[in-house]
Amino acid sequence: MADERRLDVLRAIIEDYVSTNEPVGSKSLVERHQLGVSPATVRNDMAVLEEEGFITQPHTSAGRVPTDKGYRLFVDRLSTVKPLSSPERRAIQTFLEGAADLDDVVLRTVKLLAQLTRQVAVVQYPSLSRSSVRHVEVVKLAHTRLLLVLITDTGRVEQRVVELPGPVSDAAVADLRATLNAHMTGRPLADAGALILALPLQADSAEDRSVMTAVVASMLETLVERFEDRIVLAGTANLTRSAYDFPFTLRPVLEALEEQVTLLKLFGEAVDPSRVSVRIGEENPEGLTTTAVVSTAYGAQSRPLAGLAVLGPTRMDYPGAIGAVGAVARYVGQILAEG
Amino acid sequence: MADERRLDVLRAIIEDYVSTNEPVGSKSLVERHQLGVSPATVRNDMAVLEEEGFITQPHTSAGRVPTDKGYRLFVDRLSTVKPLSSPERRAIQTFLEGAADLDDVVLRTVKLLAQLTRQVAVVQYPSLSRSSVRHVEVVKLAHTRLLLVLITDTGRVEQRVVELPGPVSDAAVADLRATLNAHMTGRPLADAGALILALPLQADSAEDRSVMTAVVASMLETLVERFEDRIVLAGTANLTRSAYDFPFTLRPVLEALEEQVTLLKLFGEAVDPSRVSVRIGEENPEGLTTTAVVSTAYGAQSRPLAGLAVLGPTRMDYPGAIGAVGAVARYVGQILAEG
DNA sequence: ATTGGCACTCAGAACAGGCGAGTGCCAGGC
DNA sequence: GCCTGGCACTCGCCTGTTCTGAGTGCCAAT
Repeated sequence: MADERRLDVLRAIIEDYVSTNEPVGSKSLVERHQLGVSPATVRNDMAVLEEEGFITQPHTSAGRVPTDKGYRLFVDRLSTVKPLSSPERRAIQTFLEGAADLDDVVLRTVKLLAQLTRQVAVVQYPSLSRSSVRHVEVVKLAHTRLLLVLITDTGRVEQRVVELPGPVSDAAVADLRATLNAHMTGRPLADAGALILALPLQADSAEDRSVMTAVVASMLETLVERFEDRIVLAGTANLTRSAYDFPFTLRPVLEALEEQVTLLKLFGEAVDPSRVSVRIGEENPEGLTTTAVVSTAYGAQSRPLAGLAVLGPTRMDYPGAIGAVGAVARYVGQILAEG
Repeated sequence: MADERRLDVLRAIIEDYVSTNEPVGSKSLVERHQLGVSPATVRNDMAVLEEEGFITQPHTSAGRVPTDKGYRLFVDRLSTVKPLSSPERRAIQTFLEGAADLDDVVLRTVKLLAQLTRQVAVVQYPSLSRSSVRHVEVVKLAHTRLLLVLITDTGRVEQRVVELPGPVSDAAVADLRATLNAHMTGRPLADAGALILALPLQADSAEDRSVMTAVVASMLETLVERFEDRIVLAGTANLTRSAYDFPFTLRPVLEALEEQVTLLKLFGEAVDPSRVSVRIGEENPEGLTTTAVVSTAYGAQSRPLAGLAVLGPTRMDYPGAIGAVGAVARYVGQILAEG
């Protein structure tokens, strides 16, 4: 009973603090919310909440501020996802449907997300290793130079020029193309390396064959690991909003955002499109410990394609961000499934 | 004579201000530089320089700060390019030579530039319209779907999937491929649109032909205008260094940096690899009026490929930045010419 | 368990004084 | 005619002081 109210108090504190960015005191809390009790009672509850580590005082005789632990509890148990308004939903849909190709879809998605949440948005390209092959093309550019083009079922097209150790015949190239398509179409890219090594290639000579297989295999591997990590950002200017306590907090964040490796970690565990994951403060990797990250995966539940996230200060509108991230992920998944 | 010294004073003021970020007064100026005159004399010179608009006082009884006009004069007439140290040169060379392909070259270049200058670096991909065709490949993915791959002499590979209004025969595709390569190899991309419309295409029917030509032409145009503007950024975290007068100046800059259109304007006039252009303060497009941009083109003088720039506060080490931009542009041009 | 009352704390605003870096001007010297 | 030392003046900023008010913890009463 009283326990119940204490949680109401925490929720109220978080809501107020998120919207005002100022420590919230017992009096103003009672004024702004219908708690049905006096400030003194709230003070008692606050003392307990502080005792338990959910809120803290910046200095004696100031209001209370939520801790990371407080936000955690709020997200896990006190908040309900805030669904988008129907104009918002319509705007998303028409905006995303106007996209011309995959690059455009990703670009629009990230901008949209940044605008909806007024935070930094991060979107990962559909992972190659989780896609399958739609078509492979091999083109001979010169005696010892091949171009390999790979088209995935998610619409991603990747290519790479390979320098061969020795010349290769037209026939061998044609054979390679035919064999690759015959055996790999529809297969997941993750298996590409293994698959390609087992291919029944014909060639004029053993040398030809071994050379080509090895080159192509290593090349595919490269493709996979290299393009696994394409990531697009938007809304970095939003960082300047919520951060008055400046350079110290902004600097490492900007640095982290330029570091692809760090960004990739954001998506580490978000592999289930039906769940939105929230990481708060210290739960994040180095450099992002003052921020909160709301992330999820997009794509079919059975086959998630990649991650998508929103990043902002821990003082963040979690219900709104979770709603936006979830909705956008759904729409993108849908669009990509159609294309 | 005295005129000469007045310019020395301006140079000294700029050097001091750039390194300390504090208004510089007559006394400390004389102490730090061998001007051979007394503070009083310097004060007189300062009064004249202020009269002429090259420096200004933040408030009465403070030191002087250079104006945009002052920096302009400094860059045009008072500074000599600061060449890179030979370890720096070696580092650049080995770093850039390690690049695997074009993407890697561009990525390394932009990071390098950001690190050398400790500012924000911006690098534009080799412009498609200024490149020529090395090879064209046409692949039939489905009855009404073609993949067109374009390889330029700068190593850029671009592709696009085209949805056709009607089915097309294998023979027509083969013909298209052959004809395209026969007529376009070696030609500049800028002419692609016109050229392609004049191609002697054979086709089973007039419909086939008109459909294919139109689609491919519009597609190529799209390629050109769409990929003209690929731009890569690095070093945004450096913005937090020089900016203590925060959100107001940082905000618009971050916004401008996300706006591709604005960024492209930076390279508008920089088409001569042998000259480094400097734009200061108000000379820049909207949103960047508090910054300075040092830019140049890279590629052969006869055939510039694209632009490359460094962006920072007007209070910037111009000689250093100009040196770095020039040197990096030279090395990149070289690397790309070889590859 | 809740509440009103009360004494206490402390950050931040408002004000005052002093310091010192910097200026402009002027009269004298090379 | 240009440079210089001297001098009076300005004014931002640092420091110390005071004051105010939002907020707290505790306690006795309901």
